[in-house]
Amino acid sequence: MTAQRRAILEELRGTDAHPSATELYEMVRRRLPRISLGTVYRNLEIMSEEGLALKLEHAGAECRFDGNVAPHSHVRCLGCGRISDVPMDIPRELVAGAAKASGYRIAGCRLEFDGWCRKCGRKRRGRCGADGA
Amino acid sequence: MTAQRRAILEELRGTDAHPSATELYEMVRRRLPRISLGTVYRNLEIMSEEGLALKLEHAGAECRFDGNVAPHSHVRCLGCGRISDVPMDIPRELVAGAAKASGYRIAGCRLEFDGWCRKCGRKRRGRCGADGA
DNA sequence: CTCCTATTAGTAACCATTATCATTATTAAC
DNA sequence: GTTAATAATGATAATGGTTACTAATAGGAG
Ligand SMILES: [Mn+2]
Ligand SMILES: [Mn+2]
Ligand SMILES: [Zn+2]
Ligand SMILES: [Zn+2]
Repeated sequence: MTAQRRAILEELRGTDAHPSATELYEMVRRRLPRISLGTVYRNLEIMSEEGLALKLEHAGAECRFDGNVAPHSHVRCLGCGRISDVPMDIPRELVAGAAKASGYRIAGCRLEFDGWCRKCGRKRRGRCGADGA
Repeated sequence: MTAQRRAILEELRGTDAHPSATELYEMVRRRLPRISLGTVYRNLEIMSEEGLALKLEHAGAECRFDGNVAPHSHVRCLGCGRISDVPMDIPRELVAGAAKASGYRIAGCRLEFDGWCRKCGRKRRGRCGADGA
């Protein structure tokens, strides 16, 4: 394992912010100023194949990465873009229902939420007062 | 409503293949050979804002569009990339659970499945015989 | 018809991600 | 430790889906 890969993994494990490749690049650059963005992408790809990291291909946005490889879902804030964990199991019968309804053999599934984080929700209520303070 | 927009919407409503912008462009081009790809993108964007079409920003792939605006989920075949409908409701208590677990006010959610369509599943079983003929 | 505004076709720009490749680091063998 | 084989790196170019720009066109109100 190279110094670059180790640094990327350590930075990834040291945050719960689900950074993008570019953000991780900036983080690692503080330690290894000569690392290149391509190296970050390459190693994130390798580590997500090896199960050391999770590649979050959340719909309609750049990829983000997660050092927490336990299965869990995510919410994205519609205000600030932050992605937070949703520690929640997807009911088995939901997957079974999808298999039955579609005729596919289901191999995996993702549950993605959009919403408003506490900070953005507060700002929003303050601004329009429309949704039951 | 321009001829271009009408043609795009009609083509979209005439298929359940969830075409990409480029695929739709090829379809519409048979009727309006001088239409441009930019026009297709622009009108799909407008129509999805107006609720006439659905923009599917499926994780890690190009956008696809859906003329069926009723809420439903999708499966993507890991073999051929086809996207099929999964007529299924997302249980309310799942959303409530996510709100509680994350602290976000949930505004929407997507359930995406990956799997093997009947055709690709058959080919796959034929090739390796590993998963219960 | 004439003016006005919206829309179009064509093309350039954008930006996240991948590919390429000469150089450099790591590993294994001696 | 030296050497040879192999793998990874940094720098940069290429890719591909999407958006932005702009001059030309279409079409509706008066
Ligand atoms: Mn996470
Ligand atoms: Mn559909
Ligand atoms: Zn927020
Ligand atoms: Zn298939």
